[in-house]
Amino acid sequence: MVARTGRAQRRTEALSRERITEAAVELLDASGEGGLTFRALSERLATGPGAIYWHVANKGELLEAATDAVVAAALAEPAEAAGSPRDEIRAVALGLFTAVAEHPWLATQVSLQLSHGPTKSVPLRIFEGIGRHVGALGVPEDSWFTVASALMHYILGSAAQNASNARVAGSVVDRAEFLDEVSAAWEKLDPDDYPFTRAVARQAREHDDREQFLAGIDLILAGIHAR
Amino acid sequence: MVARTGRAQRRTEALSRERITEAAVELLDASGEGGLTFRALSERLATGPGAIYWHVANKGELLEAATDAVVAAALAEPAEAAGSPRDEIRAVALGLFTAVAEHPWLATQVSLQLSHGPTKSVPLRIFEGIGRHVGALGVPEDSWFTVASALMHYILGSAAQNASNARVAGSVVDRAEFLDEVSAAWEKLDPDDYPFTRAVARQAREHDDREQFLAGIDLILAGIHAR
DNA sequence: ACCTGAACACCGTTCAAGT
DNA sequence: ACCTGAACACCGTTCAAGT
Repeated sequence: MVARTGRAQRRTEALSRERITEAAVELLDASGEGGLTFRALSERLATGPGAIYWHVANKGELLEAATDAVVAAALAEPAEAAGSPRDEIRAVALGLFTAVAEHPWLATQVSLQLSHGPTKSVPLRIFEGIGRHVGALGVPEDSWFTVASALMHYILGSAAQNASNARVAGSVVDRAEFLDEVSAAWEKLDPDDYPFTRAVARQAREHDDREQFLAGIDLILAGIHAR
Repeated sequence: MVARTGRAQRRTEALSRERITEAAVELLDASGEGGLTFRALSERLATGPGAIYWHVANKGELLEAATDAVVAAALAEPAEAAGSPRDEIRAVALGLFTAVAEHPWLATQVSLQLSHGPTKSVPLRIFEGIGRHVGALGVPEDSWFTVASALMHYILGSAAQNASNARVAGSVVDRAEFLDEVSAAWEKLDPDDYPFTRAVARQAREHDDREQFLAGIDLILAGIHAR
């Protein structure tokens, strides 16, 4: 039973950073961060583990490349008929929100890169993607940094929290059941320790993710003009 | 050279979940997530790897317990002479911000828990800690959920981004040098791809982390009253 | 009930050898 | 220049055996 069956088919194309990254994303989507190993990856690419190291320095770089590819795709919206800055920002926000819903591993990876410094390509891409439209919003220039940061952090946090819903919610029914469970769990919390969470448990049951998400964006945008 | 020197001293206290969690936090602080292994942990506790499994189910649970302990401590402020809701929120925010600065591994762990569902204790603690004061803010009840979420996500995102600064900045001089480097890196970006980031590069150099952070909180709070 | 420590399966990474 | 695949060091986890 020596598995010569291992590699599915003879490789036709040469290996490349792009092909490797693509396969890594597929593996991550299929089974999360634990599913991405050099062995699984090399089998999928019909090669040996060592070959990958010719194109990628290590696992961290691989994860970074996979994250970067997905984020770049999410931000590369058609950008058709440019709407108002507000609409543009909502579009960017929803694009990222959707990307995390489709790739739940993304949330942790972006947070990791964020905590590795503001010169990493992923945080930069996102910051620029949002900031570009903040400039057009008519905000005084010395608020640009604050506004773009607030929007970026809110978007990434909400997306992370939503990633869990996405894991469960295949259908609308599952979705409703899931919300019921969360709501019920919240209502069972200790009244002394969690009065607030209990109080909003009903809202949690009724809320629509995207609507809720966009309401937060609007809240932040409203803050700009209030000052 | 068989290392019977391994365990530093005979254990005096019995093992417990608390002692294990405490040692885990120390290891994480000293060398990040990579530094937390069952072998290193058991050596520090003067026991064998297997012993830990009597108190903790697996590594995930260990990480969860460590995160929970640190977050709980950060939220357990003296709560002396209660200030305005606004001040209370700023205090909670700064407490979390500081905790992440002191424990850079915290950012990724909280994000991980966030993406594992809204019934995990860490997200719940934070949500409640903030929400409690949102209720006192005079906001209509149907905005509570949105406002508390927006604040929580902004806080966690900012803290994550700041974790990287913390890793570098021992002294004020290091800090200034670091900001100069970031700013310089941003100014070297492609003008076509990163016009916005380049435009705020100067602001990045001059900004004060905490001030910037609190400005974002104020922005969100301002949004509430603008509606 | 709690601890010990060897053993197992698996992982990231390296590297001499091939083409 | 690029790929192969065995080998190394290390890790999470299990479990028979002890107290």
